[in-house]
Amino acid sequence: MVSMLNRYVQLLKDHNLKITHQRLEILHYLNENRTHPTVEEIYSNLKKIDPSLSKTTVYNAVDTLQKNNVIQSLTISGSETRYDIKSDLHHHFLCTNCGIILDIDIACPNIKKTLHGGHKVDEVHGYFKGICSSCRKKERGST
Amino acid sequence: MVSMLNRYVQLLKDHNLKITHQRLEILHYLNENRTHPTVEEIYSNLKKIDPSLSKTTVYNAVDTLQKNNVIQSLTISGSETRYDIKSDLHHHFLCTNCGIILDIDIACPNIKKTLHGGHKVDEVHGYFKGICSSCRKKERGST
DNA sequence: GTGGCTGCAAATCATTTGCATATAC
DNA sequence: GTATATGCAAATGATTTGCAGCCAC
Repeated sequence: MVSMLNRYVQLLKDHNLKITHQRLEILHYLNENRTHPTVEEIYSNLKKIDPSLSKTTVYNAVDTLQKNNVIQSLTISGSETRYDIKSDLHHHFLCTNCGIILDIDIACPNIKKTLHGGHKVDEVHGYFKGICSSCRKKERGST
Repeated sequence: MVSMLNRYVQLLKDHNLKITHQRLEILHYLNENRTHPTVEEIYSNLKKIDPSLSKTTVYNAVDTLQKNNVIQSLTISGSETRYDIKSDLHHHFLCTNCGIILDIDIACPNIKKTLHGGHKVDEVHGYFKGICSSCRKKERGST
């Protein structure tokens, strides 16, 4: 637990960011909850253990963390931005039945840093949508 | 022009959708403007030629058209949903400098209809973000 | 004729902004 | 001590909802 805390402190220091309780809480929450939560979810859960937390602070913090590549954002489900502590390249799958978002590790050898046409690529987001294996099993069972 | 109109009429008939002026106007607009417009853009432009058009109708129409796979939606730029008449597989590139969204044709041989883990894939969205060639040229010129 | 579609106004939801206070360094 | 972060309330912007009238079939 303390070692975890030290990891987050180091992570912030590495990016020249100030160490605040709120940022540490958010990093800890994202690390423990790999469910790609929204700001609302992060806020309402952390509010329980830190009643003075403001939603604005959550917005500010995730924005800063994202700009510094400590966390990444997802817009797979449209209406809300979601956050993910993993910053290395991976993709996401949204189950259109139950709404779960899963990490997908697929490499695409055709993706280059410079696309045909000379466009320089900084970020790649792969969003897959369909029915997750768990929902498929349930469908089979009930029909 | 008339043949175009017939194409849209047929497209709607194929999906058992009622033929309304508004839907035809929106399909025509999306076909002529491959800029991945927002609802606001579609609305404000069509309002010029059809002053009685309502923004709610644009929301309703794009929603219906999308659910019937006549058009597709994009959430690459975060805050707003954008629409694209092309429904065949292609991906998108967002220039984080000028905001333009370009169509990208890249195939990834590793993408399967069923992912590792048994998740069934219905849609694949590839979003690339970076600097487009046009902006890169300008950067070089000015520095 | 009737069920789905349109258009308007009001409501909702995610996010942003302005600003005073608090805190990290 | 100072620049930056936090927290509150109000504002904004995209989208949804409720409902009456209209139109395609």
